[in-house]
Amino acid sequence: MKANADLLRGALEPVILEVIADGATYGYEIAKAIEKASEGRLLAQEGTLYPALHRLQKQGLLDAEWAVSPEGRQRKHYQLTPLGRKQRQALRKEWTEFTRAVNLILGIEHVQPQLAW
Amino acid sequence: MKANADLLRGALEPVILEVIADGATYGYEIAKAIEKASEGRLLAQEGTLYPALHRLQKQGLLDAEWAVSPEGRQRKHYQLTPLGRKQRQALRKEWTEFTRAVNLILGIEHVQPQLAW
DNA sequence: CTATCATGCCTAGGTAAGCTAGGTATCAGC
DNA sequence: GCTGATACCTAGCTTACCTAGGCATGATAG
Repeated sequence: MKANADLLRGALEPVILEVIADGATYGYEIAKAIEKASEGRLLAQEGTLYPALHRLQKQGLLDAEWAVSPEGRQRKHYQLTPLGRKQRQALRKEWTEFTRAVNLILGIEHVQPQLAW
Repeated sequence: MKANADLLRGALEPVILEVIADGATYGYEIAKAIEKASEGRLLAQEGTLYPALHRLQKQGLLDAEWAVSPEGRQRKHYQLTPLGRKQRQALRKEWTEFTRAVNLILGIEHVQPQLAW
């Protein structure tokens, strides 16, 4: 998975915003959600994910709130701010356009994004 | 184009190998080829491109050779080594699989790469 | 003749971000 | 008691894009 590090840089933030929009709320769950939603192909290391969440919060894209799980564990729950929802759309668009440009060069056909939200 | 910096990181090397395979040989031409092949959407800054070419050469993916243009200018011509050709295919594959994984999360349909080479 | 622009190469330093490798703590199950 | 899963965190390493400069020549406009 190491070779994916450079690739991940452009994709991590849209991916995080997406899984949170889809219902994942706290760090550990977000990591699992990314793994599951990508069918095991994407792995956000803790040392990557937690700083990224703090970054997004600092940028005003996420709100955070501590809560206790039924088992008594501390969890920090995140949710999208209005700005975060806007940014989610913006990053989706940027991702789509960028990959289209690269696919153009690589000679790979591109698809339209599904309007699935 | 600044926002693309993180995205570019995972894509620059496959893109460079691709345009060289498609006939671009020296730095300035490679830069223009990337711009043209992406229909103006991708821009590899000189401060990004030249170090990348040196990196690829150091990795044994490119061979370089100085030559003089018809106008008398010095040009450094690059070509893929056998290893570079292998890596081109490997990076194409990696790019395709990675974007597939991200698209899975973002809910974007993916396509099969065309066998266009 | 002389600017200016395109061509053509280069790199030092700033910055950002993923990863490694650690740390801390609780709960469940054996 | 021990191990593994859960749950959070960060310091430091490393890599690589970008900014902003540098140098040089040829072509073109004025």
